[in-house]
Amino acid sequence: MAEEKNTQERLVWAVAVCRERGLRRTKAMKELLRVLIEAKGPLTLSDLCGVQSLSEQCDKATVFRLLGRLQEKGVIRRLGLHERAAYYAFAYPGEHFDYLVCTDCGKIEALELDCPVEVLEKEVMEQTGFSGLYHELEFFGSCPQCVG
Amino acid sequence: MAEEKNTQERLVWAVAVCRERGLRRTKAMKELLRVLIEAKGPLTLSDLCGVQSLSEQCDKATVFRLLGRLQEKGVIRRLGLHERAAYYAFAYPGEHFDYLVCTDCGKIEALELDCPVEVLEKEVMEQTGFSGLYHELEFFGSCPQCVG
DNA sequence: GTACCTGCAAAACCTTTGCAGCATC
DNA sequence: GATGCTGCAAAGGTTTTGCAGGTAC
Repeated sequence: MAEEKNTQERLVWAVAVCRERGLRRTKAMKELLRVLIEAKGPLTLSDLCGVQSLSEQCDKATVFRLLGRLQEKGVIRRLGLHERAAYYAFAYPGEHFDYLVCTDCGKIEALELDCPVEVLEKEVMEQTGFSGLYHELEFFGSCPQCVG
Repeated sequence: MAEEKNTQERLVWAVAVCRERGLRRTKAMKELLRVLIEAKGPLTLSDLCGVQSLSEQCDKATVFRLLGRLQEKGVIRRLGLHERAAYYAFAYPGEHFDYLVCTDCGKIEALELDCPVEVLEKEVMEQTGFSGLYHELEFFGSCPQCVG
């Protein structure tokens, strides 16, 4: 229940942000956001198109273009994660995840660490003159199942 | 001079490791390692194939397969860096770089930070049961030139 | 001599775009 | 009604693989 409400809150927030920033409120957009919000971890374009509720709603090209727009408006984040394909994850204000990836089976876990990198961010900005900094941190290794 | 010697030392180390771990000492391998060692930052497969000394030496498919083997033997590292193509960088023991990427012009800088993440690594291993952990940390933002 | 490595070429994948029609505002 | 969004289909890039021949050991 609390879960359910949480999803709803996030969805409302995300749609509102998108509207404010000029996007139209389409069914495909809402469904894509819902899937990303409920996902356990980051998903690829292929993953997303494999979700029936979404593929019934719209085409792959549309999902692709939506991902670009949603990222631009700041409600989702694009991740590298060492794989060939790009991953996308919902980005709620004040939440930041780092990721733990198994290099053998490809499993991805989100870690909500008390991340010491945030302090570094300011330092790097000052030293390099870069602005609007954010970071991506991933740990790679072998998960217990793969080590056997 | 010191630079030169440094390159040489690294090359010798890398070739030795590769030999020990079962790879053959080919010209292509040595040239690829030399290019990666002398590179200022991480390079893509395309970048590498654009280097004349290397493209004269071997085919793109060979570079691709070499990159896989070198990574497997632990002398180079594969990076995501948010781009479509994978990046590769030389990995000398005890050295670790984090990266600063301009999201506007794509410029990549290596940062040799006193990285607080190394401490976290052990913690994550203990909590998750993952083994052989390493990490990748990237900062993204706009460089001074792009902000104008 | 054997096992591994290479070149060439083609296949496989993921991403990106053009254009005509449709939905949202 | 105007503008932005969608579907379909095709193009663009990067990565990956098969196979016959060459090379390191």
